[in-house]
This record gives sequence, C-alpha cells and structure tokens, in this order.
Amino acid sequence: MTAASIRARLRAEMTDEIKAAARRHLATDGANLSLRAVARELGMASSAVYRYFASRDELLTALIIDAYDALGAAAEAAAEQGSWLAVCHAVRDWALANPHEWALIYGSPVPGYQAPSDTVGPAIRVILALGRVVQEAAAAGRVEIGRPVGGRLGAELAGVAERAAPGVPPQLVARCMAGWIHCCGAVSAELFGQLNNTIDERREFFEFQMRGAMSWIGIR
Amino acid sequence: MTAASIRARLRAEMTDEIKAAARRHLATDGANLSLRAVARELGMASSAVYRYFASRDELLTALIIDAYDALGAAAEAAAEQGSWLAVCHAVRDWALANPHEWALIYGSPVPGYQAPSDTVGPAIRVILALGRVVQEAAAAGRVEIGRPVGGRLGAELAGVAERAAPGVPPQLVARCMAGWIHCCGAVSAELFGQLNNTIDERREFFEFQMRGAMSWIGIR
DNA sequence: CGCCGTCAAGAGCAGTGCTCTCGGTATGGC
DNA sequence: GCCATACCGAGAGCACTGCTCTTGACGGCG
Repeated sequence: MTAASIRARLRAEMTDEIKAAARRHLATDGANLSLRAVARELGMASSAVYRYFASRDELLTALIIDAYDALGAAAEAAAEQGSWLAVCHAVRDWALANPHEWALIYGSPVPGYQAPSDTVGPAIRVILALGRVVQEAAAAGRVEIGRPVGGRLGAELAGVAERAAPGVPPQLVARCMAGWIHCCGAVSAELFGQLNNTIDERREFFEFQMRGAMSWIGIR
Repeated sequence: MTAASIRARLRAEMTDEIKAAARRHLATDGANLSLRAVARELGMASSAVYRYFASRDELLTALIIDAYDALGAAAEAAAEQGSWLAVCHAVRDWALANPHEWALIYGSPVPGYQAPSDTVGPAIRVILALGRVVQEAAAAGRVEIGRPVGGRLGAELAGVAERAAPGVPPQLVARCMAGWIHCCGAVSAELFGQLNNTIDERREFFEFQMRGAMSWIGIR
C-alpha cells in the first residue's frame, strides 16, 4: 500500500462521510440541503467541504447517483424472481424507506440543475430490469403481444427497442415504458400526498394499479 | 363606493400584482422563489411584501391554489366534450404551458411545507372532471365495468365512491383514480426529463399511454 | 381637526453558497 | 534525509436570502 493510496483512501472515506451526513440532513430537512449544516455536523469549516465537492450541486449529483444505484440494485434483486409485480413492490418499498431520495430523483428537478451524463447509467437500471423480466416472460410465452404502433412514434419505438432490447416488439417496449411510468406516478402520488384523506390501503391500491398495468401490457 | 372598498380593491390589485411578478420569477428561476427579487421587480422594499403575504410559504400557497384552479378550469373545459382523452390532453397542454406551476403542485413537496386545507378544493377539480366524464360514458353504456375489488381496499373504495360519485361502482372509481395517476405520472415524466434521449414523439406517446389507460378502465 | 389604521421603507439578524487567503501537514522526488 | 509541492483545514469576507422591528408618512372617519 503506497502512501498515495493512503491519501486516496482517506479522501474517499471523507467523501463518504460527507455524503452520509448529507443524506441524514436530506432525510430531515428535505431537498434544500445546507452545505454549511453538513459541515457543522462533521465539525469542520464549510469551506473544507469544497475540497471534496466543487459545489452544492455536485454534492447533490453524487447523492442522486447513489440513489439511482440503490434503487436500481433493489429492483434488480427483485427482478431475480422474474416477476414484474415484485420489481414494482421493490421500487415502492425502497421509495417508502427513502422518500427524500425518491423525491430527489423523481420529483421536480431543482431549477438550474442540469443532470450530468454520469446519471443516465444508474438511472436506467430499473427500467432495464423491468425489461428483462418482460423479455423472459415473453420468451416463455407468457406475454400477449398487442397491436403494433404506427406512425412516427412506431418508428421511434422501433429504434428504442433495437438499442435497448433487440428482438422485442416495439409495442411491447412501449407498454413496458408506460407501465414503468405508471409505477413511478403511483409511487410519487403516494409519497407526495396525493392520496391523503382518500386511500389508506396504500399497498393494496398500488398492487391494484400495477396488476392493471400488467394486464394491459399483456403479461399473463 | 366607500373608502374601505377602495382600500380593499387597491389591496387586491397589489396582491394580484405580487402574484403575477412571483409567477414570472417562477417561470424563470423555478421553485426557489426569492421574495426579495419579486419585491425588487415591483420597485418596493422586501418588507412591504409582508403586508400582503405573511411569509414566502403563504405566497407559494397562493400560487399553488391559483395553479390548481387554472388546471382545474382547463380540465373542466375539456370535459365538456365528454372525452377522457381530451381532458388528459388538456392537462398535458396546460402543464407544458406552465411547467413550473405543474412542478409546484405535482412535483416534490417543499420540505416543511404543509398544504393548508384551502388547497384540497381546487386540487380535486381535475379528478372530479374526469369522474364526470366516465360517469356520463357509463350512463350511456360506453363503459365496461370490471371485476369488483375485494378486501379492505374494496371497502375503502366503496366509501370513496359513495362520497365522490354515488352510484358508480367502486372498481370503476378505482380505475379512474389509477388512470388519473398514470396521467400525472406521464406528464411529470415528460416534464421532468425522464423521456430525454428516448422519446421525442411526446404527444403521440402520451396519447398511446392514455389510450391504454382508457382501455384498461373499460371506456369504449 | 385630530385620530388611527394602513402602508412603505430602512436597518438589522441569522442563515446561505461560494471564494480567497493563509498556515500547517504530509507526499514524493532528489 | 531534505525540500518543493500538493493537499487540506480554518477563517474572513461577499452577496444573497427570509424575516422582524421600528420609524415615518399618507389618508379616510368620527
């Protein structure tokens, strides 16, 4: 172990500690994260944090990437079961356990913040996991393929299908994306208070919706 | 016209002017609205704004209520056509025209902000409009009623149906709510950048999704 | 006319993101 | 082993924020 690597390790540890403190603050204060408060909690000057993150936005970006990765990992683990519904529930469970991080990645984007390209990789893990589940189901003959989509949208979907899941009919890709969007919407609706004073049986209602999405997609 | 009413009118005009300026700032700077910047634009001291809104949150609440009302009005106007799809498109069109206000009401809630009860009235106008459309369609025999929902969710849905749309089967109410949630999710996904680099034919894809929701709900 | 409610303005407080500078420490090349 | 160098932490400082308090002025009403 060379000296340089010691330094690098210390730096990585400090970076992780800052992120952990930031996550804690995120859980209590919400999205308007105060860099100074994080520094205070760690007992260091606010300016020292800038040695590790060039700006508050960069810290947020790191948290966003971590959140995407954590959600993606949870979804991929659930996808092992080969069940669309299991993935949806895994997503919802993760969101309920980490509501502020869900808001960070699927809520309104912070103004002026432009997602760097580093985020797209972790961001698509969930939809890819869902896609694999459906692909397997389709290979096993458990999916009913719907009518093709025409027009320019159809052509565009064909391109998307070719890039993301070669061999899968574009209309199935489209329905998967729609199902995933419905899943996101259902989780956000529950988390952001749209169901307050209306639905208490949150989990059942979520499953009801996702079963509906499945039936429309054509998963048997 | 008594003096008191002159005062009241001036006050109302000033309030409207502040809200208009705030909306302008919202459109450019996003959700982190600066009360001082609004005051600067109006050429008055920041403290003067507090004569009209007790706090920044109160100003935001006023904007939220206005946004709900504007969206609700757009939805209700579209509902006159009796078409579920038209209402969805009206919602999306409004959101595209007022993206920051959409984010304000359907994005991540600002931390520490508790929606006052004044907001629930305007908030439910859209879903009520959708409900009326489906109710009319059902009365005309254009809706296929699905299987009933059992369990505690079924009982809860029965209560919701009784309060919001007496006579409508609970499972239809549930599917309407799910469709509305899917609509919100689709609009948010488009607005918040989830479709970037994937789908360019936004309108077609949105309609594809909403037609899917309709078919699952059972609207013919 | 005088009173009082309403309004706007300014100063001020605590907090924020971020920059710059300054000292101290440890790293890596000689 | 020595020293330049890179790195790191702390502090001061700037411009900004939300919000409060005080002060002064205007104008309708008794």
